[in-house]
Amino acid sequence: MKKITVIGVGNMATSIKDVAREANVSIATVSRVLNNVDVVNEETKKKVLEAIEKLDYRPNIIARSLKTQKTKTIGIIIPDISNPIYPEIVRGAEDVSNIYQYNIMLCNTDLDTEKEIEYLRVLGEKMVDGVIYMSNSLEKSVMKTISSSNMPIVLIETNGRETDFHSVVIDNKQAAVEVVEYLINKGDKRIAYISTDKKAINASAIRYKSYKATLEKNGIPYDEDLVFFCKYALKSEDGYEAMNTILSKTKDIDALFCVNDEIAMGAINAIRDNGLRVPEDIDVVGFNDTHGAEFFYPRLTTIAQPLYDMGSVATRMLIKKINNEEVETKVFVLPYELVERDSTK
Amino acid sequence: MKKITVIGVGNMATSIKDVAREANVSIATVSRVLNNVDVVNEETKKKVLEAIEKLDYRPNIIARSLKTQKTKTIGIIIPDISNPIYPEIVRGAEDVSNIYQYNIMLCNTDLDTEKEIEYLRVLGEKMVDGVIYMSNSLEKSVMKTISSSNMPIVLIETNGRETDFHSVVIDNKQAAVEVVEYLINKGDKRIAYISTDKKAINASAIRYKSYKATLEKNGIPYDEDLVFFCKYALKSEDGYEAMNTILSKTKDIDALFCVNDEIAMGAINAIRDNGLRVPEDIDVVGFNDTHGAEFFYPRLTTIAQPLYDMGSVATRMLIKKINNEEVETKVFVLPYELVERDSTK
DNA sequence: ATGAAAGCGCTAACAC
DNA sequence: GTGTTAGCGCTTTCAT
Repeated sequence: MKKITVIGVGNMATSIKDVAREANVSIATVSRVLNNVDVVNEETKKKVLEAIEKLDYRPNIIARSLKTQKTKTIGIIIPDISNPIYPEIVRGAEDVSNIYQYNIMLCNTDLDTEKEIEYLRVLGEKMVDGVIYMSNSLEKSVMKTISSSNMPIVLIETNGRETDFHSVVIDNKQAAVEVVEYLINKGDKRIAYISTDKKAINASAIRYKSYKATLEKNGIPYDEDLVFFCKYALKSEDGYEAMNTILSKTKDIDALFCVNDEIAMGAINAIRDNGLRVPEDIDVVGFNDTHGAEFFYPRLTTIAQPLYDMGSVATRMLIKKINNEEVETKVFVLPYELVERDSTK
Repeated sequence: MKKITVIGVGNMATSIKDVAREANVSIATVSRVLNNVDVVNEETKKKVLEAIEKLDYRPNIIARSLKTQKTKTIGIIIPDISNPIYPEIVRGAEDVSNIYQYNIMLCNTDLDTEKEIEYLRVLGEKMVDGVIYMSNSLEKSVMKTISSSNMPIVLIETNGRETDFHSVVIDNKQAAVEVVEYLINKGDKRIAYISTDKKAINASAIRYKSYKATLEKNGIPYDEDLVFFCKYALKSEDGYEAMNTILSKTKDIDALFCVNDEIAMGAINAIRDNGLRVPEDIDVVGFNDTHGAEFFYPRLTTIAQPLYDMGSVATRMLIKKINNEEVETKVFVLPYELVERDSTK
């Protein structure tokens, strides 16, 4: 006995069925013209297109996703969009996502590992096609979650013990060498350094090591009193306090290298409040060249990271991975640039 | 004749079927414990939970969405995340989304109406449960798309001719009054103004009108030479050029009110390059209190908008709408604050 | 070239 | 309290 399907007339959005009925074809045919697959008779195609137009039909991507196992969306996990280095990265990511018809799902973690894992899980449940991940360093538990999730992923400026993942970075080691030698060439010898948490295995740690090595390479003794590790190093206040601490130990300082621009700005304020001048007494170099850096007074000398490109390149890599294309380089190294402004003499 | 379903053993992620088999129950029962509906025998529940645990099962939200017509994601349409006022708003939106188990899909439009409409459509196809929309002003074509999409929506700082939509704003009119009278109280009479496109029906236009009215109310003649409308007014360069234009017409200026902080910073640089001082010669007030405003030299006097709150309040309203709860206020007005710093004397 | 029908993974109405 | 089953809107074999 044949089953009769009663076609509902609810107030739902128009579906492929409606189009099929309107065009007097089967839903399969509608699907074919929708996806431009197989050969469809020109006449039929025209009918379908007209029906689509008439009904203002738009396919339901959720339904499609369930079938195809692809959602055309990628997740992007970052510490905090209101930290000025991320918006540019995200914008780069969104722009190329857009080119390939992807949308992005934004996730702020505040560097909380639990949140990172939870987001990874949710993104998996929502079947994103891939994820871009940024954090301080890649925790073991996070790595495990990523691996078992089977999602394509690419890391941005996020280092872990192992490097099983594709990633995009800048050469932090060389950047630090360049800054320190730039300072040394100015005649600076007592070069202070303000960094983030010492234990993390991240860009900041790499710079610190490089700072130390470059000092030694140039015959300048490393002085612990000149170095301070902030717990977070996100806000200028952290830099302010850090520099005050350093200055309370010694005022014999020629230069200061900071892990980021916010820290540099705070530190410069501390230097001023201690009656010293930038750059006359102390040269200061930041990192990132975030917004603000060129508006600060004095305008900040800093390392400019290609933030937008980091986002766009990472996304291109990710989309290749999603499409099972070969991604040549495991670690994509982008160029940085030392931007000289007024905080160094 | 009974149809025998052969259970596949592909490498797909584990599904509700796998759990059902493992726990020796029907998929309906698994669904019940998953969603905590109906009454399930404690024993059975335990079995199911164990199976879920054992298989590390996570429900496929896409499948669920297809059935429930809810995706637990909301779209957020903004001009450009790399413009410093948006990250905070987005963060506010994400934080409350998160509380209610929503994720956000971020869309940058660069104020391009076509892009806005396209995003609205895609968000519809992807069945987001609602959208937060920010733009310069609400175009008719956009309004139409929103209306016909049937998606719950709330606007942030986006005014249109009609106000059919829920929105959150600050009292731009009163803010402009406050700034202008603050300046007048300092003895300033020749008060310049740099704004965005004159034709748009937006916050900026409201401030401009209010600026003009307040001047007149206080018996100060409005002088066209003191006003400049930027095409975009996004970057400090725009402010730099705008101020140069004004200064080329007259140098008899006591104060300057700018549509945003970036413009103010650029304008201040132009003032300096014209041999004048801020605030000694010209008082300058910005708008938004974006990052950088307090780092600029001189530190900027400006109107602080509660950006984070705008995002979070809008999202709360949106989620209420999604849940068909009554949303008392159509237009939610948030408080602003005049922050006095060093760019005014 | 086109249609019928299975099925993606889930929820919910209905039956027992 | 639990199972069976229809169906969400689409893609995709398999027939014809």
